[in-house]
This record gives sequence, C-alpha cells and structure tokens, in this order.
Amino acid sequence: MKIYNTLTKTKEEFIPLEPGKVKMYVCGPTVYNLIHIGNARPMIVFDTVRRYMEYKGLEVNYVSNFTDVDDKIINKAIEEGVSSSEISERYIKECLKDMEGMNVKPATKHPLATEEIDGMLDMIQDLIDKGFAYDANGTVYFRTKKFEEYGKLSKKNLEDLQAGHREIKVVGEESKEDPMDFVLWKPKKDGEPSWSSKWSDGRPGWHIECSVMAKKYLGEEIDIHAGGEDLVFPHHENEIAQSEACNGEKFAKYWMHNAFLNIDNKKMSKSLGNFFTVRDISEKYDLQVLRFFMLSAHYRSPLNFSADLMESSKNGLDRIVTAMESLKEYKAKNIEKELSQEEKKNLEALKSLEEKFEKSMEDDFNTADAISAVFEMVKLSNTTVNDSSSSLYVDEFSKKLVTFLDILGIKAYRETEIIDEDIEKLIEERQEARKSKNFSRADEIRDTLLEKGIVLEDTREGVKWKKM
RNA sequence: GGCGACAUGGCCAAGUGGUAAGGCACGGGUCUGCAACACCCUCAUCCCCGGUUCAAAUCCGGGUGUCGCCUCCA
Repeated sequence: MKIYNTLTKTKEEFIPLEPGKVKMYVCGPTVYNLIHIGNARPMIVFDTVRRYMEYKGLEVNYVSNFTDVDDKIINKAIEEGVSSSEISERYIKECLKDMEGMNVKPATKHPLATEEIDGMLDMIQDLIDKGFAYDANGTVYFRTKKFEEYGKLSKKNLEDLQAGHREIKVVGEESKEDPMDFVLWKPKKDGEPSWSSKWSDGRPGWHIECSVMAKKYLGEEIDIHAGGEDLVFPHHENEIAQSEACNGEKFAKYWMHNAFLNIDNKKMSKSLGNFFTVRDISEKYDLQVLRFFMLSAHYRSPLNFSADLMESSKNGLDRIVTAMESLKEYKAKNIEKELSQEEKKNLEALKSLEEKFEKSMEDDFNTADAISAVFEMVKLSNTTVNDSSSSLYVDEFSKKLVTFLDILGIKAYRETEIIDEDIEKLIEERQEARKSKNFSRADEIRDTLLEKGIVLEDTREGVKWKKM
C-alpha cells in the first residue's frame, strides 16, 4: 500500500508503526455552522482510506476532532444571543447527521477541544519548561525560531516567510519575540468562554488542540495525520513544532492532504456566493451521490463541483445500483447447478477486475481508477448474468460488488420504500389497460406516477418502479 | 515578492517511457405498444515550441494558461 506523504513529497510504502494497527488523526471541522461540501471532501476521502485499510485487515484507530472553541463560534453565539456551547453542540449534532448521510463512519473517537483543556495546559507548560514557549503578559507564544526543523512540512523557511510581501505582524501582538511566533494560549475578552491558567484566564490557540488530542488518543508518534491541503501551513506545521518539541519524538509518519473542492473553478467562498452546505445538496440528492462524485477524482487533484457534474454522478451511480438490483433478482431464482465453462471463464475476468480495483487503491487510494473497475464489473455482470445463471455465479458477482462498493462507502442497494396502496392499484390498473391495449390510459397513469416521483420500468419480469 | 500544483475527447477523469482506462452526454442499433432500464456500435494522439530516446501524453528546457499556499479556512 502506497501513500503520498506531503512530508517527503513522494509516494511511500505504508508501514504501520505497530504491525496490523493504524493510528490515524484527521483534522475535523470547526462547528460554527452546517458543514459545507468542502468540509465533506476530507471526511469522505479519509473515511475511504480507513475502509480500505480495514478491508485489508488493519485495525484503524481513527480519531477526528471537533473544534468547539474558536472566534467563529463565539461570533455566531453573539449574533444569536446564545452561548458558544449551544452553537457548537447544535452543529456537532448536525454534522454527525450529514456524515451519516454520506455514509462516513463515526471515528473511533471524536474528541472536543473544550474537554481537553487540561492536556493543553500541560503541554503548554511543558513547552515553556523546555524553552519552546514563553509567556508575554498572559499570552503564551511558541518560540518558532527555536524549533530548527520549522517549515519541513510546507517546505518554507522562516527567512522566506518574513521576506514575503504580506505583513505577518498583526495588531496587538507586539509582545511577540518574533513575528513568526504563534499563539498557544490567549487571554479572554469580555463574554468569551475561558478557563483559568497560571498565565491568564483564557482559551487555547487553535494548533495546540490537535497536538494534544492526537497525543492523548493515539500516542506521541502516530502513523497518519490527514486534512485539507490548506492546513499544511500553518496548522500542521505548527502541530509538528509543538508535538516534536514537547515529546522529543517524530510526530506523524505520513502526512496526507486532500486538494480543494472548487465551484466553477473558483474557490468556494461566501463572498462569491458559491457556497453550498452538505444540507443544501441533500435536499436535491441522496448524499451517496455526493460521496460518489467526490471519489470520482483522485483526492490530491482539485475537484470542480457543479450541478451538471452532480447529475452526471447521479446517473453513473444509478447504473451501478440498477445492476445490483437485478443481481438481487437473479439471486432470488437460486438455480442450483455447477458453474458452466463460460461462467468459470467470466469469473476469471471478474478476478482480474478485482485485482485492478485493489491495485488502484494500493496506489495512494486512486478511487477514480477503482471506480472504473467497478463499472467494468457492472458491465460484465449486466452482459453475462441472466435467468439461467447458476446461483454460485450470481453470488460471486453480488458478493464482490457489495464488498468493493462498501470500501468506497457506497450503499449497494436502493432504499426500499413502502409503496402505498393507491399507487399499487394504479400500477395494476395500468397493467390491465396495457393488456387491453388501452395505451392512452396506461400512459396517463405512468405520467401521474411520474409526477409523484415514481418511475416505472416494464421488464420481462414485470413492472418495476423506483423513486427518482 | 517567495513557494507549489495542474493543463488528456462535448463534460468529468485514470494513465507518468512502449503506442490513449472508465463514467456522463450525443448519435446509430437490439429490446419494448411507446418510454424507461439493459445491451451492442460509434466518438481523442494527450496546451504550444524545442530537445533526449529505437520509442514520450509520460523525461528535460523554454513558453502560454489556470489554480492554490504564504492570512481564519477542509
């Protein structure tokens, strides 16, 4: 299994620190609003990484935090006149709901920043003791220059950063020893949530959270640390500085970063008005479609989002699900007999598609390629499985497809919904009408059902229906 | 100003030295009362210029273009 490591900028063979086990930390969202589709990309991508590893028999300890103390949360709370915790609790709940829709497995542990303050105080103190941090009137800063390897992840050096055009110094931070130093602890302002510490009543900086939570739930050295590419600098760079300075050990062995999701080739932003929440999408599509769409490109390539592309993904996914549904029907026929010569030959072909799937996933989780293998399996199934196929043959296809779709986190069946009696009656009436060649009545009924979002298909096995 | 990524058919997207996967859409056909579904067929020489090589979309150099990071951000 190969993973592209941002740290070395190469694909490396994945070797877990402890054989058979994976310690993985994925930076989670700040919960100040419904998550947007950009947040959804790392969730889907790294959930797929986890699923594949589990399929390969690895035990994955998957930790993903919720940042529940932050300026944005505080602002939102002020705006609504409620407490910060009310905001964060609300959006954590909503986020979990969206994750379920996208079929993202809950992490082994979802730590909350506000519940880990003690650990942060300890780490900050430790950094001060070791000379990597200093207290300046209640604000504690990390002494960036002291950590010699600073910049090793983002391939930046302090000179370049300071020589840059941008003004790094921010008003009110004159007490810093160096403009590149970053905050570990800051004093509270009026009305902000705070915790007492020996430096000031205040709250932690953003970066320290992840260092602490990763350490507590996974250990000082972890296998994989993942997140969006925008987190490389400064967030992950700072995490490395904190953790390695404090622990004296290498922090994460592999750093994985997903590329951004764009809207019409532009970065999604509220000001451009091209901002979609996962909830928005769920109103129009099953979130499985969103998941399928996200996996249709490699996670390290920028992905463009548009209504047309969602339609296209919906159609593609539909084809897969339709094939699964018909396999289910053939399976029900349960024809007990030996595999025919031809079936054996086709199963060989299936086997090589299985290999193609795995080979793609082994190569830095190339889901786009893996999906192409799934489509080829679908084609093979559609063209060779029929009424007289042996159940052994049908089972093999169905088992394999379910397995691979599960790795991708795609549910391989259509939600069966209870059809109400009126509709059933209409379908029967239409069948009668067709029999007596009263096609205009038949079409009328079909149109009526279509208006209700029900599509009819006349197959040799009888009438099938599905929701749009 | 510094650092970096990308450029493949109408759209999306794999492929990174051996002669272009897959999906969607379009068109033609089989099936069907019609439609839908399913199936079959058709559809590209890989941004431009130069170089290396028996051989390049794939490596090197130079252009052009798009995007990202350097600031809260998935």
